[in-house]
Amino acid sequence: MRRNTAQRQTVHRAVALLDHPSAEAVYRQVKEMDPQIGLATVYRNINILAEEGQIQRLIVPGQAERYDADARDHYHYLCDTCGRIYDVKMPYRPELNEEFAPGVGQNIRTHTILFQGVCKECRQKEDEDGSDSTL
Amino acid sequence: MRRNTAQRQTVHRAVALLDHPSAEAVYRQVKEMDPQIGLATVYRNINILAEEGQIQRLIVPGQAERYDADARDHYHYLCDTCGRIYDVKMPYRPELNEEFAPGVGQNIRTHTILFQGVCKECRQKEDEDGSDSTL
DNA sequence: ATGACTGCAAAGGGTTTGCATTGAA
DNA sequence: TTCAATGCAAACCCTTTGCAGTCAT
Repeated sequence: MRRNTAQRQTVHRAVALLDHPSAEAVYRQVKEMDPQIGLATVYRNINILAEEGQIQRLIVPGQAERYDADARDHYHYLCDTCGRIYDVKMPYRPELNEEFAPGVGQNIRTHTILFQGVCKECRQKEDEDGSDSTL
Repeated sequence: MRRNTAQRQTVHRAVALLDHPSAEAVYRQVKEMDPQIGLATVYRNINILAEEGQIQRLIVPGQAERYDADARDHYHYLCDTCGRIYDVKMPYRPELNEEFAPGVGQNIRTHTILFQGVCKECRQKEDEDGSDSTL
């Protein structure tokens, strides 16, 4: 029987409070809410919450795993420059699963899409840096 | 100036020979072709080949990175049970990039799709195990 | 002769695990 | 009372790095 401890609730709230945080970021947030809490507890609870489908685990190239308090299926965008993750408004397309399943006779439970590029904010910074460049 | 060493060629051939191998698997294969080679050399060359676009790096949940000698854009399917990665025949859809870009004003360089489920082979094994179950 | 590359071993980042203890049911 | 959960430290896995030596150009 699972125990729904104060720590677990705190971890869940911390994930919801932050924007696609890493475990480390969750830990920092959680520490402010409950300085007693340990890193292992954060990891353990993140894993339990993900397993229960209450949060979503995102894996991104070259970085620690990130978490998303919005557990509904949706797509993500990763900025190649700042590493930030954005939610993509494009609606989830369950039909993509059927579209490829028949051919291979495979069973598809889900799919994820990760878009990548340089986000608006980073491109603006680049522009500024460009015009400011008075070598 | 890059040197295109024997080791680099061996690593490239090993990746091509195997089916979405991990670095560890590449290392084992490479060892058979050239027992002298070191693990760090495999990692360094994998990174160089990926950087040059000659192979593709795949990241999958809960596993080491995998590599694909087919560097062309295509989608992948990960079996939740055996962890094997399959190429998906569904053609790449560059239009997905435009489809979401206008709304957010984001710049999209590329996207990846990872399908997940239990592969045909694993489902057959499950069936066999099921019918054999004579508790 | 140069400097990119190598092999080795050690270090690094991120995550999990063992253990004695605590606390929710 | 019980056993899931905690906090801590150590262990773990995967990957990168420092270094002295090597080899292609």
